[in-house]
Amino acid sequence: MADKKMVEEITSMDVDFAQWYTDVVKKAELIDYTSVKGCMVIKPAGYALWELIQKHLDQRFKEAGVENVYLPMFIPESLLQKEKDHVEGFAPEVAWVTHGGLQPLQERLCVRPTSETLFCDFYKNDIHSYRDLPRVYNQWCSVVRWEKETRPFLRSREFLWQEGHTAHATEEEALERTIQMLNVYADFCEEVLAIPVIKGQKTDKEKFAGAVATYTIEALMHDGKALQSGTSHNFGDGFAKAFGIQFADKDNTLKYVHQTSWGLSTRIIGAIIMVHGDNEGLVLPPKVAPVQVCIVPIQQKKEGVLDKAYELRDRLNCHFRVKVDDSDKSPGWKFAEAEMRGYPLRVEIGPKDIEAGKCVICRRDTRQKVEVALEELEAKVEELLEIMHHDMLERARSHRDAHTYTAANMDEFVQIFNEKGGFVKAMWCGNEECEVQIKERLSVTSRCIPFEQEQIADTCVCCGKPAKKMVYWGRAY
RNA sequence: CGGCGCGUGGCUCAGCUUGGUAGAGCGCGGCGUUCGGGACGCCGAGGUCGCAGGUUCAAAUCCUGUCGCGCCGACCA
Repeated sequence: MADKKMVEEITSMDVDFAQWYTDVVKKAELIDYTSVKGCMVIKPAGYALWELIQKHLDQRFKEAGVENVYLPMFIPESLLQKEKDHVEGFAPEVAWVTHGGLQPLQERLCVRPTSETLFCDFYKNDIHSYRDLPRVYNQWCSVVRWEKETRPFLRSREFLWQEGHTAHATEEEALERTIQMLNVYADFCEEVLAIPVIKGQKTDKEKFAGAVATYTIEALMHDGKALQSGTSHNFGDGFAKAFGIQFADKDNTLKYVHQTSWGLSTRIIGAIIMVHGDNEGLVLPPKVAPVQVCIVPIQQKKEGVLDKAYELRDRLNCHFRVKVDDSDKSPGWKFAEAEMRGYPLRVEIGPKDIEAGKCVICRRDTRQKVEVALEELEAKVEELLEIMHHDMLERARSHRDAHTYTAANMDEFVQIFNEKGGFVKAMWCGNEECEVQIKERLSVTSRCIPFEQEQIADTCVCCGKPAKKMVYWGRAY
């Protein structure tokens, strides 16, 4: 009966991965749907996760010299129009404000889908001299893109993110910053979220509208699909010329600034779910888990049990995020609940333990239980959280490596995507036509041209002409 | 924007074919017994059946329209 019920709660990954994802998102109480399609309520469990992601990432930004600002959410249509590629890229999915109260507006306002144009408009007046450079600003905000197809975290019409926008005196400095921030994202993903990523450059077809070059970190989900998990763009002086952002350099000549932008969104929560989750529910990386240790009292009405549970909580509270589940539910219910919500460690404490001066700790990722003497609790919790992070990262890395293939020709390429999915490393001639063909035939896209290149073959996997680069290919979210 | 599906207590749904007193399970509140992997008993609260028209003595049910949500495709973080 118990087992049957659990099976009904969360659809198995192997049966229907999309349904599993939706079930986990709902059962772990990360979000709720609302009456507006593609707009979600991020509930306490989900928002606490985002806050911890923000905290860790923002700290890394500060160490990289980033300052936070806030710009408006409205962009006048004329401003959006200034950079041609940019407006063509975003126009199909912007939401427009046409009225203020009952009065039609003279010029309609778009709700920001991204803020390049606003930053440019601001920098135009803010930057006059080389002494004003560089500008390394970031904002935490929400943006709106009127997507047709929506999914919680992965593709919503409004989503939370941070967008960094920088302006530099030289091309070299801008490029350096682009790569620096990409590395911040990659390190953050591995060191904090336990998600291994591939770093590389987007092809021209896949790059950001208006960018000279887009760099990306790509992660592989449990179902073998890829997720672009963060991007960093080098704009060169394209936006500067479109917006007229000039400064007087040391030699007293007017020069255009070179710009970058980089972003990471709540989509990364989707990555956490799909990289680490299992059939019991969410598995949260210890460093961003809103609850790292959940204490479950057994026979909590017996004298002294709850007191002991609170005492352990108070001890652990100094170093970890802890909660006691002192609800009226049965222990079994609490175990399942803690697993669904992805709490990294669960401490079980009952009369037998108290008498023996110990407790039981259960790891979420492996569900292994160990008995621990109460006096060693803090040390053991710290050790287990550390090990869990390490193991989760290694498990995700092995999964990714085991689902990364090489294809020397189109037959191999097609066979892998028909039978397995995952990442495929294959050579590319550099021609967009080949990307289009591959996409039409297999709905596979180029994920990135990785920084770490290998020579898989001499010819393009698609057309057979001489190859220029090795590319990671995959089906993507 | 195309395809599919769905709107009935908080949730999941039954009821609709063949019109006639609005149901179940879970959840929720109270009391009691339980407690080491989703416990159980008793009592109780809770619904303008998405919305608008129409047909009818009578509509959750039939007809027309409309709005919304979910999933799958084309486009995107």
